[in-house]
Amino acid sequence: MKNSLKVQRAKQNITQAELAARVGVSRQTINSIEIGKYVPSTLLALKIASVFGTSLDDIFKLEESDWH
Amino acid sequence: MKNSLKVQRAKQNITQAELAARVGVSRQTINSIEIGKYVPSTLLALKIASVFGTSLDDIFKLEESDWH
DNA sequence: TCAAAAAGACAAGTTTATTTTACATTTCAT
DNA sequence: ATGAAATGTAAAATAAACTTGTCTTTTTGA
Repeated sequence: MKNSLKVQRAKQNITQAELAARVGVSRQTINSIEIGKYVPSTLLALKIASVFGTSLDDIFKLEESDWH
Repeated sequence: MKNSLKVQRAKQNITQAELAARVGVSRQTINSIEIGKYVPSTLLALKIASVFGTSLDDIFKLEESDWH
């Protein structure tokens, strides 16, 4: 599973802390997701997509290995 | 958070068991998601969307209350 | 240029929610 | 009416999300 959080943030000039505040989680949670430490819950992922004004599918993408 | 799993299944004439098998979880997991007992992980949600050939956003939708 | 502020990374622990296992009920064709 | 297929429920186990705390790196503005 890969995500384009960092790119999206860059596009919109939003810091990790700011994004975290807007979706109601800790700053470190956003950071951990960004570096691929874990995948956010569907709820959080949808909120993030909503903040960016895009779709979840646009930010989070399955990889071949996710099916193994 | 609401989802249209049941409708999607009906459209494609797929049973809970069949969908479960295709995404690699138990039948009850699909059932529980369908009746809104809980929201699947992003990974599973993406797999389900993939099986239905649609987007996650099309199946799972945030509700106003999810932001509280 | 340098100190303070902001952002990024990491580890450990807690909590929460997902998922499974096992059992019960319903639906439906015959 | 009956057996098989499909669906529903609940408790318990497990896994993963998320937080807190700390440290490092980068940015910035005076």
